[in-house]
Amino acid sequence: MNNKQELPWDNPRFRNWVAVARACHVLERTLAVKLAPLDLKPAQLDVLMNLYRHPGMSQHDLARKLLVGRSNITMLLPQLEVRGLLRREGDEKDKRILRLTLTEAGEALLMQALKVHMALIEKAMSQSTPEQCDMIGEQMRKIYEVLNEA
Amino acid sequence: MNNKQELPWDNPRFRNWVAVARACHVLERTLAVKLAPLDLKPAQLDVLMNLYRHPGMSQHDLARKLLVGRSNITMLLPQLEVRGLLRREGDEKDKRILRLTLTEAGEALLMQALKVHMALIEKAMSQSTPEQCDMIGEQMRKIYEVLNEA
DNA sequence: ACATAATAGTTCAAAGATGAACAATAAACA
DNA sequence: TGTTTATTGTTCATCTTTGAACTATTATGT
Repeated sequence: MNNKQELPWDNPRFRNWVAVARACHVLERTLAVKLAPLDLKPAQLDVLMNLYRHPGMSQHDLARKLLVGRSNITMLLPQLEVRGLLRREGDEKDKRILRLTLTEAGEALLMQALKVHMALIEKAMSQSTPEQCDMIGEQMRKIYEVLNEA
Repeated sequence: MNNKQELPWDNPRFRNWVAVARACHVLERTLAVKLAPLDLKPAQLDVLMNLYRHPGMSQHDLARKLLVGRSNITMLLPQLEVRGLLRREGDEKDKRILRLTLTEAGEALLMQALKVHMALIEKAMSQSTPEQCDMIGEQMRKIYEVLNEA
């Protein structure tokens, strides 16, 4: 058995991806702290963001967008619904589906949270040139495509 | 109140960071699936990787490296220790500290897991040129620095 | 030396995430 | 039409993660 395989740490792709993962992790962690005053967690912000961009989406679609299970959504939504941040209304044609929309209050809170999120991302990405930034986004979108279909 | 603030989605930095987060998320998810046959989870692999690179590190240092709480480490290690993958030995000079090292079995399993991890990262990053890849790593390391000290 | 601070690790209860099994509804097809 | 298959959302048991309180040990300051 050949134990002397090339060590991943000698591989630039490996080292660089580790850096990506670490940056992601620390940004997520920081975001959680900065969102605390709004009594909002990153996962909840993700929900609000998606509902803002795709009003009327179903829980199933939301789960797919967020890369989590449907049951996770079921557990997540009531907290936000009770706070009056979103509505769940049954679809007229397909009675299985619940359509989700933000309320006024939900949009207002989202706008506040987005300021926080935006400031954090600005701080993180401001060190890259616009060209570098776009290139990073482009590569990451490719990665998402490749991994999500295979 | 000015509700017409610039929307984050119009901001390249925001859109591109969202892509980073999504790529991270999907790779982590895929890794979990591919590691399942080894009965290893991503968090556990992170532990093994860090112990391999920093033998004799303390639980506190490990927690800091992994960006998790100390209690998380306390809950995580026994599973691996019982499986004979690592050792915990009290430090001679400072009796508060437990020094962590991989066993032979731990290293062996790590090597297997690294093949899986490496293959996945190759698949993801192979779409970038070496220059792009290095640039991404460089930027991400900067982000980590900026967010971890502030 | 002595009291006070800080540090390493553990415990525990609460919150979060996951996946399998389930009920209700809709779609496919004979 | 009637039967089978798929889909949507929920429930529930389980596992993971988290942070605060706690013990034991070391460092600091007077």
